[in-house]
Amino acid sequence: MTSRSVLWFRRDLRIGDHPALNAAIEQGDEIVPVFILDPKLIKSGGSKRLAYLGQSLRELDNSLGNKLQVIAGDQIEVLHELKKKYNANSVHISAEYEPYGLARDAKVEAAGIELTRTGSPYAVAPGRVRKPSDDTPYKVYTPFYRAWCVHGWRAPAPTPKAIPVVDADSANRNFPDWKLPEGVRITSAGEAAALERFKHFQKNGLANYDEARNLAGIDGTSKMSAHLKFGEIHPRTLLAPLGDSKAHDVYRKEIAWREFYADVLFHNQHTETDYYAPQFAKMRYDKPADQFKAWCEGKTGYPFVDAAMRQLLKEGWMHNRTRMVVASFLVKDLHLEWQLGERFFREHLIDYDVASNAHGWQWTAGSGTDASPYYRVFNPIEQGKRFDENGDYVRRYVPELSHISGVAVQEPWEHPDGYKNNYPKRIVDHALERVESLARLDEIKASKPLPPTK
DNA sequence: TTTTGAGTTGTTCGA
DNA sequence: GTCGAACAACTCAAA
Repeated sequence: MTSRSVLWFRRDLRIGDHPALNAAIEQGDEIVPVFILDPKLIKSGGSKRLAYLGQSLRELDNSLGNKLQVIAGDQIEVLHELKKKYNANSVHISAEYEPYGLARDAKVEAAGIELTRTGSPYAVAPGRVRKPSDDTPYKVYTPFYRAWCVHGWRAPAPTPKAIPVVDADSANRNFPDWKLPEGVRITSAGEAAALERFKHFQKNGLANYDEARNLAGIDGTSKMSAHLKFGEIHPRTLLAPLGDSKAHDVYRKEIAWREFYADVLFHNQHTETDYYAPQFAKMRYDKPADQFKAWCEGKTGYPFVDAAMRQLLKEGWMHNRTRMVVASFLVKDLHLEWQLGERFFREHLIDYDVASNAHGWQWTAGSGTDASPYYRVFNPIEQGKRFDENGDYVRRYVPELSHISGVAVQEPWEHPDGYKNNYPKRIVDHALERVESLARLDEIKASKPLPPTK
């Protein structure tokens, strides 16, 4: 009798370097590959991200000889039915560690479906890297990075020579038809696109990555974030070709940030929505109103901020440098809570990752893992002059300013024709709001609880 | 236990 | 316009 194993795809939509797929092939004569359209995932996914996922599923389906089963419904029911229908004796997965994935997999197991975990979306699984002195997790990035490097990771897993896949009923091939909103253009999804882009980056971007990655107007980043989010490529594959040069080390460090934030969230599950540093919950914040709306629409009157927000709306992606700038603006110029921005990013980013998004926001808000002794307040004008020094980024996304050449585009208020196309006036005065933000920080410092007495 | 060194991404001021 | 120092002095990691 043919033995079969189910491979439940989630955030691992690839066939290369896929230990769980290899384990499923090893255990069964045939595999039953399935992606379950979880109503909660669909509800929380923004339209750009869902459109990307739809394409990614079709690419994966191609790699599996058009036999991927795509089924809408409750995971427990779907898996029970598949196991019964195909007489499958195992369900294979890549492990997950964030709040939703952990709870979902626990629920499935509690319902009597045993899950075989092989591999994870990380080079080093969350929880593995700990301080040797007391076995507790790291709270500062750099020591984590050193220990993470010492821990090390496996070489990429071999791509299977052949994947024996069971035939799927057409009734179980419900590929959704998620449409992109009008005027939005997103990058290509899928494993082949991921590998191709990484090859392009290795050839054209990696050697200058340490400098180029910060410049918003050029294609200086690897653009692997969406591919990593859906597991179209594994971080091991990105780490494998890296050497010891400065640029290579900086790229390795970016991959390690993703792993650090996954580790921090794994150990502090509540920080998806709550303050990592609890005293920041006591800070005075303003209520979202017109200024928040202006931020969302890219109409703050600060060109570098507005360009970034419009890039997000148009492409479902934002340059890393400007993610920090717009986050700092929301929290420190508009005095709004980071969760508002976090939710907006969640809605619009294709590459949305719960750990990186929540902790990226908390880092900028000051409530996260930033180890700096200062309270950083980004100056949106200076950041624009430094990281978009010829103004290309601003002009690309803010057509009202396209008539201003060079770096002058960062300060339309200094230009005689700065507002001729109705570019909005600045909604706040950065210098004043910086002082206000520091004053609010002082308030929570003063209210810090006294250390316990003996 | 105590001490020492160090920390992604910054800004502003004044020479 | 450029560059180095000051900012304000915290918290974590490791010796």
